Amino acid sequence: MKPSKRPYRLISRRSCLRLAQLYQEGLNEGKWKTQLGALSTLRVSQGDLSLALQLHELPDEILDLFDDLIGISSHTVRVIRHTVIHDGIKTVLGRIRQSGATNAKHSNKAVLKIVKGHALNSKTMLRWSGQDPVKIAARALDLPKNISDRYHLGVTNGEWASFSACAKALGVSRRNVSVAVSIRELPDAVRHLFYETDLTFAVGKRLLALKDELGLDEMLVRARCVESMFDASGRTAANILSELNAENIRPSTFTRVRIRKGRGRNRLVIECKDSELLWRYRNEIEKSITKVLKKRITDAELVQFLRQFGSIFDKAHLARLPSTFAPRPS
DNA sequence: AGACGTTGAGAATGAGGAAA
DNA sequence: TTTCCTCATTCTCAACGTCT
Repeated sequence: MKPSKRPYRLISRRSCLRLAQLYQEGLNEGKWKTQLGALSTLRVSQGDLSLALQLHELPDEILDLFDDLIGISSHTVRVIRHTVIHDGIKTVLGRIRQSGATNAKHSNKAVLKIVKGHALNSKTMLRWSGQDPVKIAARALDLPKNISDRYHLGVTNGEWASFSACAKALGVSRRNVSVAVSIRELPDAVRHLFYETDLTFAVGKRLLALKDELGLDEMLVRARCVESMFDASGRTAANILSELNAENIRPSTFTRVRIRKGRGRNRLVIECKDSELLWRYRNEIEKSITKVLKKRITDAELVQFLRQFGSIFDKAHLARLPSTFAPRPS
């Protein structure tokens, strides 16, 4: 450990390391022979001095986590000792290894979280995100997922141990960090209904409100019945939200849907009872119609293209084209 | 005497709800 | 989005009891 260059006044007189040093010096110089004899000089309670002297008994794997050994207080030693006694040293060391915390130095608070197993959550969330830490750190902090990943990365790296500290460091509002983490913790079945870029704060907040209102189980039941953005192109976040919200139409309104010709060659008219509802799905409907048209146009254009440039290419090569590309008999 | 555990008061800090 | 407020948690400091 490198010696501290801080002014003495910035070193808490509760510092276990400092207390242990002073106590040992006093012992060596014959100033006192017992802990009680040192209390008035060191200005600490007997309990704190006792804990301070136990600092060196903590395993190196734990001590190595601290960014600043001088900052370790009796409270910190006490919590660690209590956790080790309660959960077992094997469990605690296992948590440290699993959290991946050994690669970095951490604040007192962060170490307590790691020792108590609270930091494992961040490690898990980070693994689930499946992203390279370098990429996470480089991404713009716009989408909830990006902010959540960055938060968990910071917790794992020991950069911060709270939403507030993370928010301050990243220049993001504290509330956004907290909401982003909550959104990221929504079940996959719900999150995966949306393209990543469509799961914005606005959408995520409505999902969180829905989860509070319905409960997780009901939300999952509904999510299973909803088509995702991947299932059908053109679906909007608003469509999915309204379906999760069970703003369904009555079967009777749905029975009569007709498409007929409008005025001129360029118009089709869709008739139904609840046009407002169908209007919300215009994006999905348009995409579906475009898909149908595109298939026909692509076939025709490709055939024309092949005919036009057929002489340039080897005719045998053209003959090997799949039959689907063959012009339909007219 | 010393180690260890428990409890409690009060300050500091963090999180989340509500309103502007 | 920001600010204010409340509640919960963490931390410091102190006191006390039990056991060896």
